[in-house]
Amino acid sequence: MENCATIFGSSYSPAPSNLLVNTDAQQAEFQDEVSLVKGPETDEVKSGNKKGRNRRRKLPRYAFQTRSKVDILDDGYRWRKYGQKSVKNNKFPRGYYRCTHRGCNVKKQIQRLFEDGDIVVTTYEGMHSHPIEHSNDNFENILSQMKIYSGF
DNA sequence: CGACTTTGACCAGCGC
DNA sequence: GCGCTGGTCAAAGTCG
Repeated sequence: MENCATIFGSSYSPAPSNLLVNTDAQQAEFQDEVSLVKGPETDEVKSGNKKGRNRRRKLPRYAFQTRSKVDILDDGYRWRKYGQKSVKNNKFPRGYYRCTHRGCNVKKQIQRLFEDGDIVVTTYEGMHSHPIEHSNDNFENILSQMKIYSGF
């Protein structure tokens, strides 16, 4: 196990013992306004009837920093990639993933820090409302703690 | 054959 | 008003 993560989120309290020991990358550039609007599916807001692309979501987002060589962190859920973009501040492309579970609209973004290619920033959006498919000790633990933090 | 990835295009929000 | 940027869709391709 060589994954060390740091949680950034809405109400970030001191971390418990068995979780998150990251010392290398303490400065994340995540100043995201975490709006705690608890909406299970706030995606029915289609202002433009083109293709339903504009889903104004107000879901809370939680950013992890993970020290890992690989981008794809198997946290026990099944993710399907639905997009990839190059962002301006970062020379690495950012990947967009979505949970493939039926009715689960949880999304996540995978992005590397442009300073440290080893550091992967994982931004979760929304909360899973279903059990984990593959039991993975480490990340299951992290996600559990994440739910505690966010109050869900 | 089904599930997933890739990739370009499209769209809305925001700043200038 | 215009252009840039981020986020999403969908068709085609790939893999197990």
